[in-house]
Amino acid sequence: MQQLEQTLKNALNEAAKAVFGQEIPAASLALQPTRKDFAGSFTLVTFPLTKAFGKGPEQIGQALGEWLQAHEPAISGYNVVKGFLNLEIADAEWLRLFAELQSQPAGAPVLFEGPRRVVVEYSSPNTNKPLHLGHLRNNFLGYSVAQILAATGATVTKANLVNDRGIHICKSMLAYLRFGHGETPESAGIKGDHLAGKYYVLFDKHYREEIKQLEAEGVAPEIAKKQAPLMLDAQKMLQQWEAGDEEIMALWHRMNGWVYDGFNETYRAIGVDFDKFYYESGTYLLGKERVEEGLAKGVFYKKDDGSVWIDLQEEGLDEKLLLRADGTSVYITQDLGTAELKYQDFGYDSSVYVIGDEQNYHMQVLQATLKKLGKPYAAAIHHLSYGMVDLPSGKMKSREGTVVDADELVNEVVEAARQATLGKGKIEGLGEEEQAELFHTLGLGALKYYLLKVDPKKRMLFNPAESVRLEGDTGPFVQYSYARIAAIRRRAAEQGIAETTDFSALGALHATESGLVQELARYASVVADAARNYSPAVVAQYAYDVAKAYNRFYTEVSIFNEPDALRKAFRVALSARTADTLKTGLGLLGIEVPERM
RNA sequence: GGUUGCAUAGCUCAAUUGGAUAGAGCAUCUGACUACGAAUCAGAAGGUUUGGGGUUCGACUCCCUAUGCGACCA
Repeated sequence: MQQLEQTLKNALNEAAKAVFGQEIPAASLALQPTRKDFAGSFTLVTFPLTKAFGKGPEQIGQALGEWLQAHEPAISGYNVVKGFLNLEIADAEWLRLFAELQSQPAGAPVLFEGPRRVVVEYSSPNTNKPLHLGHLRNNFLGYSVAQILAATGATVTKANLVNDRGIHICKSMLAYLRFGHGETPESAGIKGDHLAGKYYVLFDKHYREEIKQLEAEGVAPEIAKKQAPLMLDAQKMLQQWEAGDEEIMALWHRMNGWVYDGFNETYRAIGVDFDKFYYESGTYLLGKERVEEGLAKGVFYKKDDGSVWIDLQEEGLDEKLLLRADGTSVYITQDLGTAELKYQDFGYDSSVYVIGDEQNYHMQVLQATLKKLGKPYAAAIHHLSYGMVDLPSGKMKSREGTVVDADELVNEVVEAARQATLGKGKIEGLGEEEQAELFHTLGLGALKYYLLKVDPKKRMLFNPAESVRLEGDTGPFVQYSYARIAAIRRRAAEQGIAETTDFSALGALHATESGLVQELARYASVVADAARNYSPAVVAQYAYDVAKAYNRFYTEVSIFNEPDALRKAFRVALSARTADTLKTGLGLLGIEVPERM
C-alpha cells in the first residue's frame, strides 16, 4: 500500500513538472482516501497549490488528472470536484497489490519507526479488594497496547506493579483479625480477593460507627476521624509491618496469597498475562535512595521540619513533597524507585504507564522530577492516560455499592453469549467443553471490543445491555464474519480449491472486490497508527471496517456459484486473507475468534 | 480559590490531526433468506458539532469568551 501511494505521489510530481514546470510542494503532497460518495480511491487536495501554480483549484485538478490518466498505468480514471482530484486505480493494480499482500503472512511485523524496547505497566491492583470494571478497561488497554507494539517488531515486557503494602492493606488485615474468626477462602467458599475486599468494607463500616460514636460524645469530626480506635490500630499495624513484626508479616503473606490466587483466576478468565511482577513492598525503599541522590545533586531541598521537596514551578507545576518529615515515603517516592528499577531491568526506550487520567498531574510531576535528576530514561516515559468508566446511573462509587465487579461482569457476558447463541441453534454437534469455550470467546469478545473501541483518552459510559450486544459495531459481529469465512474455507478445502494462485490474468474486478483489497492493504499503516497513538480503538475500528467490507462483498457476489475457476479461486483467497486479517486484528485487541458460532 | 480536561444525531461513539454534502452502531421505518452462515445486506429518516466572536481559500479541529460537567492541587 505504501508502495502504491509512493507510485501515485511520484506520478503526481511527474505530472506537475510536465504541466506546471515544478513539483508539488512536499507539504501539500498528501493523499487521503476518497470519500465513498465519490468515484475513486485516493484524493489530492488542490486548494493549497493555487499560489504555486497560478491556476484555480479545479483547473489544476483537471490538468494533473488528464496527464496521469494518459501516462500512469496504475491510474484508470479521475474526476475533479471543486478542489479535490479523485484518482481511480486500475484493477490490475489492485491485483498486483493483493499479490504483494499474499507474499507475507497477515501477522507479519509492521514497519514502524518507534521504540524497540518497551515496558508496558498495567493492571497494577491494590491487594485489598477485587478487580472492578475500571480495572478491566486498564487491563484490556495495557494488554492490547503491548500486542500492538509487539506487532511493530518491538520487544515488549508486560509489567504489573502490585500495590501490596500500605495503610489500606492494613485495614483489611485488621478487620480480618477482629471479625474474621479465622475463615479462609475455602471455608467461606469465596475467592481470596473478594474475601480481602469483604474485610476492607467491614473495616470501613466499623470505622464509621466509631466516628459517629465519638461525634456523639462531642468530639469534632476532623479529630474523630483521626482518633477512632480502628484507625489508630491500623496505623500501629503499618508501623509493625514496616518493623517486620513476625505475626503481622505472616498474616500479610497469608492474606496477600489468597488475593493473588483470586487475581490469577481473574487474569486467566480475561485473558491477560504479565512477564514481570513488581511489588511495592519490594521497591518502596529504593525511592528513598533517589531522594538522597536528589539532595546530593541539589535538585531537591529540605524544609525545616525535615521534609523533602522539589520545586517544579519553572515546569509549570508546583512545589511537590517527595518525602514526609517523619521519613516515610509518599506515592511518588516509590515511583522514583520503581522507574529506576525498571530501567535497570530492561533498559527500555519507552516505558508506558497505563494509569487513569485522574493521575495526570502526578505523572507530570514524576517525569519532570526524573528529568531534573538527569535520568536518561525520563523522556522515555509515556503516560497512557485513560478516562474513567461511568455507569448509566453516574460514577462508580464503592460507598454506594455501585461498583461493577469484574468477575461478576465476566460471568454475565458469558451467560448472555450462551443465551444468544443457543437461541440461534447453529452449533449442534459441538461438545459441552467446546460450547463453554465458545460462549467465553464470544462474551469476552463483546466486552473487550466494547471497552476498547472508544478512544482511551476519553471518559466513557458503560451500558450493560449494549456491552453484551452481538449486532452492529461489536466484537461478535467481527467474530461472526470470521466464522462465516471459516465455513467457506472448509468447503473450499473439500472442493480442492487452492488458496493462493497467480491472479494477474483475472481482468476486471467487482467494486466490492477491489474495495476489500484496499481495506486489507491498509493493515500495516493502521497498526503503525495505533502504535504511534497507543490506541487500540484504531485497530477496533479497522477490524470493523474490514468485516463490513467483507460482508458487502459476500452479499454482492457469489463464490461457489462462480463459473470461472480462476475467479472462484480468487474469491476464496480474498476471503481467506480477510479471515487472517480479522484474526490478527482482533488478536491485537486480545480477542479470540471461533471457527463456528 | 489555582491548574487542567471534556461538550458532535434521541442514545453510545467516529471524523485520516485544517479539507468535499460531519460518518457508524443502537433505537424508529422500508426492503432482501426453496442462494456459499440473515449474529448479515440494501435503503429512509435523524445535525445551527453547547452559545457567541475571531483567524483563512476552507474550522468539529486553531485562538478568545460565556455556560455546563469532570479531574487534580491544597
